[in-house]
Amino acid sequence: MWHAFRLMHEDVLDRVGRDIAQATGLSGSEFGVLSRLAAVGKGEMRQQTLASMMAWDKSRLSHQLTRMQERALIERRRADGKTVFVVLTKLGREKLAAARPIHAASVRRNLLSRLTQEQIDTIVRVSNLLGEEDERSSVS
Amino acid sequence: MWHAFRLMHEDVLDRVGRDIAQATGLSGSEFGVLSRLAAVGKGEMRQQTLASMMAWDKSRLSHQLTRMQERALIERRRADGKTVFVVLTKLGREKLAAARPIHAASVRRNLLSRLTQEQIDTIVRVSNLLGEEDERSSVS
DNA sequence: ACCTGGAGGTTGTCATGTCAACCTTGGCTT
DNA sequence: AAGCCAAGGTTGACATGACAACCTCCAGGT
Repeated sequence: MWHAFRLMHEDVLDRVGRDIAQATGLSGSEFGVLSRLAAVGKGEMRQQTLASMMAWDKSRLSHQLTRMQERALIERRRADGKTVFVVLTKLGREKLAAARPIHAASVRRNLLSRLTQEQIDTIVRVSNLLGEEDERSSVS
Repeated sequence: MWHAFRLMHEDVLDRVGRDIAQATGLSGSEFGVLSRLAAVGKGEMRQQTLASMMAWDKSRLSHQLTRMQERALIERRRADGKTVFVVLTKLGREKLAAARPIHAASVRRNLLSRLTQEQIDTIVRVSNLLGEEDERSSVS
């Protein structure tokens, strides 16, 4: 069961990622970042907020943002010497807009269309369930 | 929904991976390789077979095996100049044996115990479903 | 005012993954 | 027998992710 679970996950992610990349030149991670930025009104957000939304550590986010900055998808604006705001650029918005329908189609094709509504509901419920709990107990 | 789906999978994979790594020094990938090798009687298998089981490309597998070979978890035996067999070493078996209970416990803790039996069944069914189909049509 | 701690970010390094180019060799054609 | 080709693997370069060390600067106590 574990193997199957792992495989299907990687598979789906991979396919959707490829579709987006091929069609718009965005990687899956980039899409994730952009789409969360766009989700808040002004398209701007503290780095740390973003990090916790994506459950990434700050280092990973920092590297990722550096790359995205080079590609002009986002900008960084220093607020008070400590806090940094990430801002969606024009290009970022455009790319995202272009990617969204592709993404939606790909998800539908690779995931949703193969499942019953009931199965989808279950997955959503399960995802939320597992996502909520944050505390970790180690194996001990 | 997509974000939640993605998050939950990464999360679970991550946690299980960490548990194994911490307890036995094996990475998730290594565990995967070893466990599939062990699944067949003699603990030996053509590289390509292994690759397709894991849905990895040959390059990735090759690199991975090189690393595992260095750590003495597996050996490679050249059969006919082209074909290569991967063989579980003693150490590999031991590590795997040590890891299995940890793995099982971790999966239970991080996944199974938080779900109802019904949800688990659904996931299994879904995983098999998505895993089976191999052909890809691209976005076009 | 000082000084100290920890929050917020960045950077370097190493492990892992992807991609494309490249060997080798068994099997098929002719 | 000679050639060719595709299957099976390897390799090197580059992208991505994890981890730990480090820098900066606000906040709060004294």
